Amino acid sequence: MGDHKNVNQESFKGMLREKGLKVTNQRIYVLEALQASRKQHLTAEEIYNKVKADHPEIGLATVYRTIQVLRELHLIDRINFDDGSERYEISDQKRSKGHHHHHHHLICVKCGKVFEFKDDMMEGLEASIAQKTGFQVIDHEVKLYGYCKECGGNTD
Amino acid sequence: MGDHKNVNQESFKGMLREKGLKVTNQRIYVLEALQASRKQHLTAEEIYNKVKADHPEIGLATVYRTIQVLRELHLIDRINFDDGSERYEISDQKRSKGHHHHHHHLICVKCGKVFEFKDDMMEGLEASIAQKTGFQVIDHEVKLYGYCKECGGNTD
DNA sequence: ATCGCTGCAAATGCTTTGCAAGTAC
DNA sequence: GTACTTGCAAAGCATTTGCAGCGAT
Repeated sequence: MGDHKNVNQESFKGMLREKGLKVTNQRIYVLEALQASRKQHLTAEEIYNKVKADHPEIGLATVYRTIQVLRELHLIDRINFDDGSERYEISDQKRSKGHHHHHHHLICVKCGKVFEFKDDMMEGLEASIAQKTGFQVIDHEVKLYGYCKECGGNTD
Repeated sequence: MGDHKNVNQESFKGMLREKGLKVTNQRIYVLEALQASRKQHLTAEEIYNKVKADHPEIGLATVYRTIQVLRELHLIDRINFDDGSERYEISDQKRSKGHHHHHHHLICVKCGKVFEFKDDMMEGLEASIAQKTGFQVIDHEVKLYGYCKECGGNTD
């Protein structure tokens, strides 16, 4: 299977070494599990189970610690859908340094499904905020709640 | 002190009764504590401590249970600033039924202060999403991260 | 050989729940 | 009088941490 858009494993190793961290199988496995499930918003436990399928010796604590590392390297994003666990997904690759370009999440309040929506509109909002308040926005998180096409506005 | 914009206590009592819930002092106290701290994003524990100052007999569990009631009545919103606890604030009164009109939160990544920003721009985004994806948005949550005016773009 | 990393189990911290006594209606 | 509520303590659950052994460099 192609890893067309995924962060090159070699560059991941380089990032680890640059930070003085060691390249371990566990760290590779966790990144791979996340890359294999792009756009799936996995919990730590779900990542743990995916890795464990092939490498039963891994521990949940290691998954949590690896998640921290991947977040520091900006390789994954954390999202919270208020279902009791934090969830993680491979980060969108950004354009200009330091300015992330996330997608939005559309959360259906009826069926619970999560959809993604890519949009540039936030840039206008961020510019307007900078002008009005002097607050310099570098990142954002947008969650939209409503009814997906299938659940279409039914309120029952 | 004026409770100009606060939900009338009488209407709160009415809302409780309509749901078959009882009007208790504890519920009144919790709502009052939140109203007295508008725009302050209190944790359950902070609410508990505020109420306890005047009414030492209240229990933390009751605060948590009352928060659930207030959320069901849409009198408060929950926000999570990733500092380990959920936070709550008096809800913006909405315009059209069922369509909330929240403010956004600007979170300074340096000093941690949280600012509010009111904006109508989301409506355009929501319309655009409905058109493109068929997803009908009824609510949204926007968090913007960056540097506040005081911390002004310093990266150290 | 060093120092970081791992797995396990224990600990933590927020939130929820069971229960008997108390309170609103 | 009958539920619903409360306060307390205990439980629950996701996440973090201490530690001894293991592994990468």
